[in-house]
Amino acid sequence: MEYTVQKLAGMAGISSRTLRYYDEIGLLKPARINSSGYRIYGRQEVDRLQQILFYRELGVSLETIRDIVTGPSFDAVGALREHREKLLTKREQLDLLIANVEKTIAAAEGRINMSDKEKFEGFKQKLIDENEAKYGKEIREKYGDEQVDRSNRKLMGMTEEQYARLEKLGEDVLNTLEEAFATGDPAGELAQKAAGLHRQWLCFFWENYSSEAHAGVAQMYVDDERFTAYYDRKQPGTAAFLRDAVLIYTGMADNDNA
Amino acid sequence: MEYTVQKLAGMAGISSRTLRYYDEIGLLKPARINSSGYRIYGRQEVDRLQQILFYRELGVSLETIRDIVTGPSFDAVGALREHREKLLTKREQLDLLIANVEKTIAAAEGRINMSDKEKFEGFKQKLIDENEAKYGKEIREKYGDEQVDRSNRKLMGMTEEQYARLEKLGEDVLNTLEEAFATGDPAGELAQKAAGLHRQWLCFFWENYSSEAHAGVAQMYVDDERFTAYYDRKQPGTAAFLRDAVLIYTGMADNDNA
DNA sequence: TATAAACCTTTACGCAGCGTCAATGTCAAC
DNA sequence: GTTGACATTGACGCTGCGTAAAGGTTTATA
Repeated sequence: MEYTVQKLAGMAGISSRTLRYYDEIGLLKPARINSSGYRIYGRQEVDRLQQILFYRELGVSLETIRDIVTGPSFDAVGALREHREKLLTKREQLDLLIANVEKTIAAAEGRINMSDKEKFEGFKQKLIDENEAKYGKEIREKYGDEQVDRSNRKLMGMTEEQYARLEKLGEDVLNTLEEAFATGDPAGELAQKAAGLHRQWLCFFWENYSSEAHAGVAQMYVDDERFTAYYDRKQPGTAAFLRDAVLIYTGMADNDNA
Repeated sequence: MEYTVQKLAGMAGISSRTLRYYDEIGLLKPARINSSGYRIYGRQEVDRLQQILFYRELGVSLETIRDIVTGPSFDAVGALREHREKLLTKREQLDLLIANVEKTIAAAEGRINMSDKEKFEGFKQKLIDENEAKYGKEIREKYGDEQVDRSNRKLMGMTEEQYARLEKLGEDVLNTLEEAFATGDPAGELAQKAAGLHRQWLCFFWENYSSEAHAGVAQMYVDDERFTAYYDRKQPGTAAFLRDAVLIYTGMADNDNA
């Protein structure tokens, strides 16, 4: 009924180092220490180790386990419920990761020859990548993960031709915007044309367009300095100008046509 | 076009410490170091950081990322596929954890009075726990997760009376087996009785019995030293004897009745 | 121009949960 | 008495940085 470290470790399927560590952190102390300094464990310790290992199996941290097993009145179920929430969150994140990895693999697998096609895929991926790295969190917070993922999927599913059109459209938006900015009138013809092109550009990412969302994005271009920096590259104020144009375009400006 | 640590960090949404760390481990070295010893990053480094952060988002280890981004000919897709496998394994484990935690919570919630009932639930849980801790991986590999989970669920759903019967049956198996072992004849009446009892015992865990599975388990008792140790406690060779008896019982012995 | 504020640098400990030496002591067996 | 299997404490290592500490540089302001 008395066990040395190695015997107990063998029984429990753990290492003696683990037992010493548990002793060190005060999670499981031996019943006594014999004259030679050996750790001697008894029945109670075996039982307790069972408990510890059980919670450990559940992924509970050793500190929490200590709270559970040392305090008999400790709310073990509450701790477990909390732990469950953590695990669920973890799983969600993991699912996202897996989806992203698979998306990346799928994108990369689609290449046949390693030249243009690869570069093209690389570009698409890079675009997504950059978006994710730069704006990922904020956009996901604002528009939800599903939206963003759908958007990325749609992008990845594009053909080279579609992608070329997307790029051209992006340039058109910038060019038209530049011209329009010179006029100074967000309600003018050029500005509205820019807003329209911007709408088309967005539709490459969105599955269904809504003027509210469009206006929201335009506002974000002003609110988020990184977007602002992008649109203001050539002329400071361009982002705000685009927002104003879009607000009018979508009929959501509060000064005139409601 | 040139950035100090803090500027680059700000752009990328990471800390300057992270950049210094990446420099330290050779993952991302600055383009140059100015006369004051400041790290100066250029366009290439920005691009590379984008890549690095992209893979980091996917949960790839920094070491693997280094292999990917430093070696242009490195099999990034292969690495990703490997990574995906790891993630999937992780998710499986996580699912298991969650299931177990939920099971535990459910079991604990069912308790009204903290005495016998609790102890009883504890015993059941302990049984599952021990099984999982000792044989979990191997059994899950051999029989699949669903099987095991179903088995555990069935166990958790048992009433106290059923549980008592299960325990008694387990003892009966061991006792009968001991007597039978003394006869030395696995085809004998006692041995076949033990095999039958063992079948009944198994049916406490399985939803549908098959002789093939029964024979498989018996074989496992011999193959897996931990099971062997359990059955051979009193008499070495008992596990093998039980297997022979079961093979005959299930009609799967290759010497006589096919 | 002096000084403060805001940068930058290197060095190094800390985190979780042990694995893995290293150096040394103890016990049972031959 | 020696070997070998056990035990002990102590300390470093792993990942990916966070977080001081102790100091030098650049920039802004009084």
